[in-house]
Amino acid sequence: MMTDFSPDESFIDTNKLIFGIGQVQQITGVSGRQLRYWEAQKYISPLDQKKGVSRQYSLRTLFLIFHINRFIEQGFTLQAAVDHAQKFDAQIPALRKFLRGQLKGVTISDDKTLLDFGYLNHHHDKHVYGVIDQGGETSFEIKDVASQSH
DNA sequence: TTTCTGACA
DNA sequence: TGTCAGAA
Repeated sequence: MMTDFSPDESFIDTNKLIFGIGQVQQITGVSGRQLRYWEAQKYISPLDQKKGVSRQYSLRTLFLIFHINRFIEQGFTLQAAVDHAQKFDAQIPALRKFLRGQLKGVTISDDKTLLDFGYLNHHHDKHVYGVIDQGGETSFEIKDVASQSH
């Protein structure tokens, strides 16, 4: 067993990952024409740039664009696709916040991976783990904390 | 070469 | 939405 991940480590500042419109087209498959149109319709907004200069998009906007396109391909209208994509986008901060606050570490062993979610409650007598087995199946596991003292 | 804006046989 | 023009 070896803990190869520490939630305290610093990661790449994703806000510094910016993409030109050409890159966004390659990655998302959305045409420049569409990107400019969506922007005109206020559905997306590039990083505040000066007029006439090449547009730059944040990673977050890149994801938003990707998802809007994904929903459109599933048959949704642009407006509906945007609504769904924004709803999805709005969930990301909560997911990150929860994991950042609750995930204590990841332990990888031969047979399975354990996500340490810390104590179940303030009693600190039970520990919660997220489990990923060999087949990729996920589940939770609550283990009693061994209280060998006293 | 890439991107920008405007326009539409 | 695609595509072409003319400019930066």
